[in-house]
Amino acid sequence: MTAPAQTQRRNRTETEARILAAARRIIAREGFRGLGIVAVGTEAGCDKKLVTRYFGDLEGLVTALGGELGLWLGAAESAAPEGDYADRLGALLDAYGASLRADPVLQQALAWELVAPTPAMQALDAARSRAVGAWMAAARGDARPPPGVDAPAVNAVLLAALHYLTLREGSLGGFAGLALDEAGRQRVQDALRFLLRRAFGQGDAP
Amino acid sequence: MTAPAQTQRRNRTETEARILAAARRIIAREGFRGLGIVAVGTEAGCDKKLVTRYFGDLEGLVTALGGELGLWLGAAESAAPEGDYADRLGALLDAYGASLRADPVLQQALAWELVAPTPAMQALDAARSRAVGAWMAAARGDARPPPGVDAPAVNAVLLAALHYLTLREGSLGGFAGLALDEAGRQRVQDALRFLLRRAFGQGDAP
DNA sequence: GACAATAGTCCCCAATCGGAGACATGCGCA
DNA sequence: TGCGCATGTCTCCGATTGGGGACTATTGTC
Repeated sequence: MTAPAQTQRRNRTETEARILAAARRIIAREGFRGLGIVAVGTEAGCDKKLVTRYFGDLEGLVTALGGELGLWLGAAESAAPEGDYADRLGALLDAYGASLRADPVLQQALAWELVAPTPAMQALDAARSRAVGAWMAAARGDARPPPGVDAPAVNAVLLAALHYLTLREGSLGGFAGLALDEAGRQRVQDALRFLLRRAFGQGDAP
Repeated sequence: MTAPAQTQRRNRTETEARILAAARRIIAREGFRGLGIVAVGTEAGCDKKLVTRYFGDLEGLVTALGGELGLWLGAAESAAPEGDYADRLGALLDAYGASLRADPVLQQALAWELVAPTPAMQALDAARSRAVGAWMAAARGDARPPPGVDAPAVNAVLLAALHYLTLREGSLGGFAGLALDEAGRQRVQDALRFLLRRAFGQGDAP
């Protein structure tokens, strides 16, 4: 006679947390491609039925994950704003890059958004976008870019580069002939600083 | 009595071409996520057995596709190099961005590389990387960046931004609060030009 | 202490996927 | 012209997926 396969302690909130943690673990390990109802249930150590019962759908699971994923911006308590506009933006880019590089789930989300921009991923991106915008505004403080420069566009370009190079580092390990190891990352960081100072520095018009 | 379901004309090379074309069509329409043996066979109008027989595997199919995908660099016959280093790089970025935006298959490949860097995708990226490098060298001609500037790193940053923003345009339609419509793209292009001139322009040290 | 709600488990289902065996038949070459 | 190889088709298979129905039993409430 088969042992009755002892059932889990009954605690819905804890089970939901276990499921979300399992999903995050899978995403960090295999990316969103490996995220499935069955896989999450197995990883969480519970029946897959519970995944669909509590979150309805993979979309629902991702949406629920979005709330937790918003936590990463808590690490955004960067240093107090100092220096001119370029300095502050530079410090912001450094801090943002570090927190981005430290969070594989976030990286996978950024990459997956490009491949499968489902409503859930769109919402996730919108929330993050708002958070980053507020963060930038706070870090900028009262410093203003010099007139005649399209600061939003320039900032978008530099942020885009940071995103893409970080994703390349985690996947192909390099870009455009530049190996993204320790030294390469340093060169990129210096290049970003350099471009910021050239774009916004006071050496504008002597 | 069932009609004997007339069979295709027997021509292996043509069939292989049909399969590759079908794969490209699927990638352009649904991305690499929709690329499967069954889907390719159906789209090509032949039995899926032929896909595996001729290309062995999805990896093999992608590898074979890589040869065809290398064709896009044929459009790289940009204008003759004129002006200083910044001008030439600017023209190069414009041409590259235009051909990138015009090729949905290439965009999907760039996005998928970040998510699934399989050997086939790595090889595809390496080939493209070499091609772009040669292209840049040719476009640069005899112009040299001013000393003291890490030109490879700066170029990698600007290229990365161009890649990422193009991918965002095709997926989420915007980035960092910047809508990537006609006007947004123009602002990005101007920002890239602006950064190039600030980084490499002769207005270095007056 | 009885009872209802519900957390958890088990099992079945249809669909789809990649893969391969078996077979027919058209094409190229002698 | 005839023959053999290879091209194309049909069919079956095992695995996996998302989904849901049926059932058990625990928990907390009155």
